[in-house]
Amino acid sequence: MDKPLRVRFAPSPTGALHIGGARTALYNWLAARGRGGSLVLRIEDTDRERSSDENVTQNLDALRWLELDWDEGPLSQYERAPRHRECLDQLLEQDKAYPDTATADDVRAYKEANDGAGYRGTASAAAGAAIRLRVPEEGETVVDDLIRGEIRFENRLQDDPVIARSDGSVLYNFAVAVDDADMEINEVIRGEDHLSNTPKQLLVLAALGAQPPRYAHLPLLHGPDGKKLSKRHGAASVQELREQGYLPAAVRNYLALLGWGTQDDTTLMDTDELVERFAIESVGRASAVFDEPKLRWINGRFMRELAIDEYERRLADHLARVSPDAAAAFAAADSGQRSAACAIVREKAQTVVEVWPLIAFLFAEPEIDEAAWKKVMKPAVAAPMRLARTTLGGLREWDPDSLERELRALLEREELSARKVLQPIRVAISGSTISPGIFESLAVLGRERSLDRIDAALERLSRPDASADSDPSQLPDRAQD
RNA sequence: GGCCCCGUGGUGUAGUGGUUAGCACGCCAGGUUUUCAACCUGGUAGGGCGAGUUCGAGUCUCGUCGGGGCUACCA
Repeated sequence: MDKPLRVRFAPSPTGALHIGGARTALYNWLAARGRGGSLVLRIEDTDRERSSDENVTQNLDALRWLELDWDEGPLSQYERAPRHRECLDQLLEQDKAYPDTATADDVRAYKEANDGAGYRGTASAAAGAAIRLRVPEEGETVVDDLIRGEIRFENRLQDDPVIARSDGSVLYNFAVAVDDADMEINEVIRGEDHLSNTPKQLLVLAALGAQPPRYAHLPLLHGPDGKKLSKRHGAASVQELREQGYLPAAVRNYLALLGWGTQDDTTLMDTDELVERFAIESVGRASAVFDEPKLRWINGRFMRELAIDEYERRLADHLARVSPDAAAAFAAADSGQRSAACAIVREKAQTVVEVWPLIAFLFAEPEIDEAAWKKVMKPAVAAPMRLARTTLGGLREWDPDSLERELRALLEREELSARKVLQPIRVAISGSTISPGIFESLAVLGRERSLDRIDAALERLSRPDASADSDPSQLPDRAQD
């Protein structure tokens, strides 16, 4: 029936890719992929003051990280200036647009004097005139929105919009209309903040004699305080999401759910399912609040389902970005060690950032968390720990099952509580009260290193000043930043 | 101020005139447990308000209140 779908994502490179922008990109991408359409990437860089190549690069990187690809572009809107100029001249010739020198104050004064009616200027030959589009006096411009239905704007109240600056460069609302028409975009999916721009673009399209696309205005994203999402709310850009250890697939899943949902309440969806089920018509109308705890939960679910090699790759990538030392320590270990470590934390970490602190002790000597030591290494644990040391020292097989079997047998024999014995071992080998499962941890650490660390702990425990351990830097609380 | 959009628990949503208003996150409690998580079970909490239409309204209409967007020779 219809022509093949052509949508576009048109970020303005005046900053990093915002989460709201990322969702817009995702919805366009889902629409294109789900309906056999194509996605055009267009960079809206006509504002030369605020646009920068760095931002273009960063936006593109963000899209790539999110694994959202495009079929055409990136196209620079600025580079299409000659074409825009051509269309502008056409409208000027047809008297559908005119040069005008009115300032913002003039427009305001006009409206006040005319009962709020839209500003109408008169063609001026003066130098320094901007170009305005003539808006019809009668009738209304109707936006037929796929999400909101028909939205009507009275032409009478609409100002003749400036479509080109006095230096001849065109403005956003003009460039967008021309580009959408030229690129044969037939569905514009964008944020609701553009809703009131739409009649202006529709008017330009009409003046040009072009057929307008259909529109879908997405509800805006807000922070927990109901205000527009910003850095104050934690992560505001895709870049920050990446730095905080979120997985692209999880971000896509979460973002898809911000403003859209399935009838059967499915929450966790892989990308194929998202593509298959997404429908722009079923996007909601109310603005949504970006809720990071839920993203964390979704991310945790994706983390647990990640294949080990992928898990390893994500971790290595993250370490490379934040800590050369950690990255080196991780890379230096043999591959079996790396994947074994990933395997034992996989069920625990919710974000990539949380992984390394839990397994670093498997790759380097741990720093002893003094608070943990004081809490667990009471004099009374020395005896049971020695028994455990003996048991471990005599083990023939050093694997999780054997370790658990023998250690539990010991506990039963000596009528010791698991907590009394296992927790000190944990602190001894990891330096912390928090770690992956103790049997798995011992297994991955290896016999030699495990026993060495337990011996070292036993030794320290036996020193008279062990619990005091006159360390001058005794800040009692966590210093883990 | 003007124009426009929106309004189901703290958050995201389902529902399309008749339901005990469902699901998920969060939170609380319990369970499991070698720590932290995870996991399992249960619980908490909701249609802004007021009219109208109707036998019956979260669902339709109007008003009102509240939130948001736009209101640049920005995008």
